[in-house]
Amino acid sequence: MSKEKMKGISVKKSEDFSRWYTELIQKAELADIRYNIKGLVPYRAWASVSIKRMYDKYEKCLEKKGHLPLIMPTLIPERNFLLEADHVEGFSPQVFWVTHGGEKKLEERLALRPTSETALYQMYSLWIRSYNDLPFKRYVSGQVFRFEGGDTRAFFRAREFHWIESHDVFATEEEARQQVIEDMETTYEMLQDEFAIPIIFFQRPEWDKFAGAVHTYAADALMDSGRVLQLPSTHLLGQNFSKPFNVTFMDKNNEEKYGYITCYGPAISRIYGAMISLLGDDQGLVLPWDLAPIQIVIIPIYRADTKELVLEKARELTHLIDDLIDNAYIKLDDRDYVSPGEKFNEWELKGVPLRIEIGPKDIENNQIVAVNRISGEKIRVKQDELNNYIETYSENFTKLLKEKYSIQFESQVEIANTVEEVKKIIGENKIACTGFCSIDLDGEPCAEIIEKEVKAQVRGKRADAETHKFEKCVVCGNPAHETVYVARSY
RNA sequence: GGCCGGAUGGUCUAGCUUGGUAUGGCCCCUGGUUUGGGACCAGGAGAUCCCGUGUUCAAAUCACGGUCCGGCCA
Repeated sequence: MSKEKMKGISVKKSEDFSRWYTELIQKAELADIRYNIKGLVPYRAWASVSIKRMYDKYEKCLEKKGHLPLIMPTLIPERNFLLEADHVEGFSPQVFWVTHGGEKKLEERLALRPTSETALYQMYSLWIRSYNDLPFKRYVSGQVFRFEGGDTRAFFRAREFHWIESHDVFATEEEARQQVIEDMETTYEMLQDEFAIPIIFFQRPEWDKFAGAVHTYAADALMDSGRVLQLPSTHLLGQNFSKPFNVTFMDKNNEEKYGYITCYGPAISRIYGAMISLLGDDQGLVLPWDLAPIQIVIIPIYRADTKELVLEKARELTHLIDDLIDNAYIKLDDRDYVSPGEKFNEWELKGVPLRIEIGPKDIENNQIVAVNRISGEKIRVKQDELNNYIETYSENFTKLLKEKYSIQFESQVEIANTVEEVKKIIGENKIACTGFCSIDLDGEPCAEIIEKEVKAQVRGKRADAETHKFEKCVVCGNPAHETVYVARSY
């Protein structure tokens, strides 16, 4: 094997992650960054199939929990946009504006939606009339546009990205709070159980919440580098939007009330980026069983004199598996102009979970060779045990992947009592747990000091139960009202 | 915002100082031989050398302006 001829990834993931990621995207044909608008990226077939499956799983999960789909316009008139002050302030710098129709300048600028609150809620105001319409739970799947400055990177940070946003209206604040908890559960079900990404939820500090929200709860993925990556967030909007958009309902006493709103925004494209970064290895892509475009690839191995025999047997095998197994797409790679070695490498690069090899020796012994994408282990399986083998393999594959990458949150965390200790812990690629004066706006100066001294962010306080308690704020020394986590993020 | 680099077939790249027919690998295509971990031989295709202006008999190369990309600093 000569290095120069490698079609595979030429660097180790552990040695140069950034280059590894770029090569993975190019060589596994996931996306093409040559599109000539910065930050807008065509996703190629191999990634698009997985992303569609992720959407599918997510949408089914949301529907099971009482959400119905909507399809909404991509453009939002500027005047809708101006209705909620914090929201405007937060999003204005990031909006792409449509200013012309043909050569004619528009009377009013139209925003390419950066998120859909201001498009949806004026309609909600018309659709919701009484308490009988509540709870009102809807979701929109589609893309949004945000004019991000600085670096863009395929899947992770783009100026157009693909997501689902659900927007729910309730009669009481308590129900809205319950919805936020449901959204967090949904995130665990999807990201951890289906996509094998370990996460933890934080309540974000006031200075870091969604523009217009009362509270923001955001999932941080725990990457093996010790850094965290922000993934889906769910927001308690309270009545911040229902008032300006007049989302009201008649209650049982014939009184008009403002609804309590929540919104939840899993960015599927970003989750895909996190997933392939986390699960991939030096060979290339590794995908959960259900998300791989092809689950099983069959590679015939022959010489000139055995070609017909092997190919016939391989075709037979392909049909057999196709008939017996219903949770898998199977491909027979019968290209005769590519050597087996190259096929092995190619399908590993593309992350096909199970490879089956069949050659003359196997036919003689009534067996096949099965190769595990996670471990690389090769084992021989008798033909009459094949059905069982594949069934077990497919059931265990994602589970094994999850176990391999599961990171116990507590094992990543160390306690810090001084800023120096925070610095040391971050330097060791861990997450620091420490006392903090406040996660309201009055705590922001302390967070800025952390950011500057440690070059890491106060991610917030745990959304679930907290067991650690501190006397003093690690920065200012005032009484610690909160226990927060400090981490470096991507 | 400041400073510094860079831009050449699909991709990576040589050439630029000292102006004169643009180099090579990979990918791709054709024919043949191959096939249990990245095969080989022969042939082929593919480039407004980022854009504009200037200097010149002659510009990828020199000068000036612009665009885009990357890096470092604030």
